[in-house]
Amino acid sequence: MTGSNGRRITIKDIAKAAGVDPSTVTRALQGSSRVKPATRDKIQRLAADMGYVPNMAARTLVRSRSDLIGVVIPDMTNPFFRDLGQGIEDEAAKHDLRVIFNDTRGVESAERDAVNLLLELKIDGLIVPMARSPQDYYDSLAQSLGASVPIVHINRDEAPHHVSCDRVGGSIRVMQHLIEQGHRRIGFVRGPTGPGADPKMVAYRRALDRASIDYDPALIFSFDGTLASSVSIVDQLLALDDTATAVFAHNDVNAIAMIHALRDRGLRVPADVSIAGHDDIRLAAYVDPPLTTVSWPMYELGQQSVRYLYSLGHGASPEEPRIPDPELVVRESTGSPKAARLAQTSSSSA
Amino acid sequence: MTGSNGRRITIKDIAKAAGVDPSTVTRALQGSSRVKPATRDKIQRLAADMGYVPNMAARTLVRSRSDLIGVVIPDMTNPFFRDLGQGIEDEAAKHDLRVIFNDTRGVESAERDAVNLLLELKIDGLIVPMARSPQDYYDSLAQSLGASVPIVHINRDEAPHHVSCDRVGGSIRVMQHLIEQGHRRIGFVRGPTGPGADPKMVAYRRALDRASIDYDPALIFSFDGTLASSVSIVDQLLALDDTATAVFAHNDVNAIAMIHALRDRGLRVPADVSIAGHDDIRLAAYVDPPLTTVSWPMYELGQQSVRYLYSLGHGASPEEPRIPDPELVVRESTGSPKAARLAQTSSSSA
DNA sequence: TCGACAAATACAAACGTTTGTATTTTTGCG
DNA sequence: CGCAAAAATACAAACGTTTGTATTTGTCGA
Repeated sequence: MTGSNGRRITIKDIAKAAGVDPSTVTRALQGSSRVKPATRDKIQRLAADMGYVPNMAARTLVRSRSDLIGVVIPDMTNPFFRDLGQGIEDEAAKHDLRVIFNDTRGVESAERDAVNLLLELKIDGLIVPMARSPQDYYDSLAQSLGASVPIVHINRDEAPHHVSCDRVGGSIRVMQHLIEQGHRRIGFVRGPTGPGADPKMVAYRRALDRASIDYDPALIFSFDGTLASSVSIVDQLLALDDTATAVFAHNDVNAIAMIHALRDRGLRVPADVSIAGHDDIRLAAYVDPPLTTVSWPMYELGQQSVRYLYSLGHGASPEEPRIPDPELVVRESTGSPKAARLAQTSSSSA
Repeated sequence: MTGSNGRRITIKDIAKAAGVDPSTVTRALQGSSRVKPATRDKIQRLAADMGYVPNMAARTLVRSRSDLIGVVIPDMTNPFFRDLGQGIEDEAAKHDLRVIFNDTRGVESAERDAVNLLLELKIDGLIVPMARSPQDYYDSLAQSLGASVPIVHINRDEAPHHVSCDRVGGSIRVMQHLIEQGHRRIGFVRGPTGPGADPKMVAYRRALDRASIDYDPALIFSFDGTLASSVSIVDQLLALDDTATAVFAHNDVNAIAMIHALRDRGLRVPADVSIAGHDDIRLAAYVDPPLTTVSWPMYELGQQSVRYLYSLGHGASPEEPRIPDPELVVRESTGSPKAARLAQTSSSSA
């Protein structure tokens, strides 16, 4: 039984009901030691009974901070970002910060809209994982914002404040793994690239170099994010004269769709073609064949970005965060090309 | 080159720079016809140059609404909710509303935290798809909130305001499909159930009834959301004396993991066991075999929920929303059990 | 040139909270 | 019992916008 007419309960209502000044109510609700325990309890009970919901707008206005941090995520539905979000939330909770996520669906204009909304909400800090917009945009933002809203990027080394993991090492390990298995013709699927060099591409070429394998542009394919494009990549692949015996896919979803398309066309993985993914999504271990892939320390990246933000907001100079390395997860979607040739022989002789 | 010292630019700063009153600035920024076009342009240019970011806290405070709607989502990473979110955003944009999503990760307490945060932000309305918390909670919330923050549930018929689709029909069609193929022993995988009857379970039993097939509790399994549990379900299934020839899985992810486990144990899908999923996630068409599943009209549910919310907030009595029916999508993970027996025979004779 | 009326702008209060300071009440001690 | 110090509470200003009303400026026709 609370005040159920239009207006919402305010601190003043509670003050009136308790016969005290609004300032006392505020302090009681904050648990300040300046108010007598008995009064505090009475007020807190009253607030609960009356269904008081703090007006964050008023609070934010006067304190000029919101205890809110904003996160701009390119694609919420990408399981890849799940652990990131969890890491952010867990660490934020430790600092009494609350988190607002915004999905941009990888659209640059949506990214800016989201950033604007968050800034209008007067967030205390902004975390931007794998931004689409160019760094210039964020730079000018940071400049006009002054130091009031620190911005921490994830995996964008050129940003003034960033938390990053090794984006090349994991992919190099994938390539090395494939090369060790004996593959020489390895395809590479490029994703929709943001600004800057694609670290996977860097890794691809570096690994090839180290193994003294010639780079062949014919083996580079483009994934546009739709699963249909994965299928067409497979068709392009199979149309090649001297095709690849292994492919480093852009991510796990891309890899899964490619495996499907390959099978559809009568090829086996890894017997005929090895496929490696990236991201180590939850399903990766539960598809056929289970995916060889790379897992990134997303949870830690999330955690550290909040820590970094926090120290930035408190004038402390943040220590360089220590982020674990990406890991190569070898499962069954990759194998030796010898197996492929053997299998081919046996199947053709049958 | 904007004001790059700590304080952020306010309307007053712009007013001073333009030599006008703050109220004129507000009106100019709103594009009000009460201000002379020349002044308006000057002010708008000035605002842009100075890097003005509106203070939503102040704005919300005085207008006592935020043009923000909140959405509490059980699991952002579930692709199932992607279209929902898109539908909500698209429709919200039409009404000049902005959307804040909050992921609860299916945790009831997180759901309440999220709702609290949103209410403190003074959202103009709340959309709750597939809530975990009991309706009592939302009822008491609605009561203490008065009419100020309308709450629209998605797929919760017992809620005072809700937008729902048929949650039984699609599953019935799956079951009918399996039965038509000749299956008599059909397994069912129950998910982590919220409050109320599980509509899939209802569909399962009803379809069995209609086909005069006896209900056998031994064919009911429980999926806890982890993929590992999908594997153990398969083991339970295979341990049965008179096992199922088809299984209606809780969702596509569960189905994919089960297919993997079945193959791992030497069985083929659908030759030995048919598996049907639910949700029609993006990957469903791109795994092996492509999944027979049910797709729900998530986008429309999102759209309609915003429309409903909007009319609620404007005193209009919302018309009953028209939501399309769920669709059965037949792909290749289901087939006739005869094929299974044939395959078995041929393989045993080989 | 002077009203009258419209257009453009200025004024001022309000939103709900927080917080520094002032005031009142209580406590403890000589 | 009185007084100082401490504890508890009240007062008042401020945060940045919005918006109804008042005031100033400009325009037009007689």
